[in-house]
Amino acid sequence: MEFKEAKNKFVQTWGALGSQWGINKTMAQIHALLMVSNEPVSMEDIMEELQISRGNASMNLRALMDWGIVYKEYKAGERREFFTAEKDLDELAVKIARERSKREIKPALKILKEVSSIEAKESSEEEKHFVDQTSKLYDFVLKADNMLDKMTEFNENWLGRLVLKIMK
Amino acid sequence: MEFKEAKNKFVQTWGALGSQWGINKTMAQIHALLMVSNEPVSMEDIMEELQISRGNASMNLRALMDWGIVYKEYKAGERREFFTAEKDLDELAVKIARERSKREIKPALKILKEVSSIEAKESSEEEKHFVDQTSKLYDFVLKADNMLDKMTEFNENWLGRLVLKIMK
DNA sequence: ATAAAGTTTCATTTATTTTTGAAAGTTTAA
DNA sequence: TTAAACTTTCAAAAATAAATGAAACTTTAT
Repeated sequence: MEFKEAKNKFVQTWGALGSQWGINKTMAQIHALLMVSNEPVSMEDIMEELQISRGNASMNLRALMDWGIVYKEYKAGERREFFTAEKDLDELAVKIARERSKREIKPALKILKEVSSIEAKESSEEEKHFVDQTSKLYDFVLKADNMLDKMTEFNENWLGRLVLKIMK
Repeated sequence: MEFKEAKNKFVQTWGALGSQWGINKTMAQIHALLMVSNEPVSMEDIMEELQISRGNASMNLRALMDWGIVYKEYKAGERREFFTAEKDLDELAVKIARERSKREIKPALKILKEVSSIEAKESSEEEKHFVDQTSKLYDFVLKADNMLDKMTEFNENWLGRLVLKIMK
């Protein structure tokens, strides 16, 4: 396998993986492309390499920057904007975890709290079970979310350190 | 908020959360419904509650069973089949982690290994960076995947125990 | 064996998500 | 200030994913 083929395979794979985890394919592909580029890439080049439209490139780059995992760069004497990806994997994982927590887990927790707090006085077995189960779910998700927070506080190389701890 | 409303809200929320993580909405909704039901539910009832077709119900129940998080049950003297969800949350998380690892992470690792192993002899800076970055990614994903494995070996209440370890 | 009760499958339809492309908006240099 | 170079926005189109429903299939009781 030669370089170009390998690069393409990587970009496609990362894109597919993204889809399966609820991140749109192009967004994941752009990220993949930037991750393996040793220098900043222009929007033009991204469009060219991925065969996508200007609008698509623009919107997904914006989304990646909102996630905090892609940065805009300016080159001296160049009018165009260039883009780079966060390349430190620990940092990348932390940022993704933070964003998903903020956007998805936190709102879900709020709902779980609400629904698990219904007045369970006129309680059939059915209602009791509902309150019990959603409360447990709330506790579980909260615990998992807090764990993520803790991990992100670990800073440098938290994954390696965590593995050590677990292996103990 | 009364029971019926809370239940509906929970099912909707779980469904939306599923979508965001690459699990189809109905599949997540059926799972939610079964999670909070204190007794086995027939396909008929699932169709009724979620307002979905027989085919849809059948296929998503099958998928949930393939994931190992929903079980078929038979009631004495009843011709129909009934369904229940795995209700132990530790067990649920372990099963979901195992399946996603098997279906998505493992194949991705295989590709990462391939593309990071290209002959980097005629190596431009560009190629060197590609090999370096994909190798790091391989190591990272492998480590994370192994950690999941370890966690699932913890068995009972692994999340709680893990939190303790991390807090240390 | 057969028919009733129930389940699964899958080609087609429907809904959702993503992408395009052209117009509007910005920025910069002269 | 203007016009060239570049970016963003968003309504409409295209692509993708999910749902329907009717026919085929299975199981069970008689």
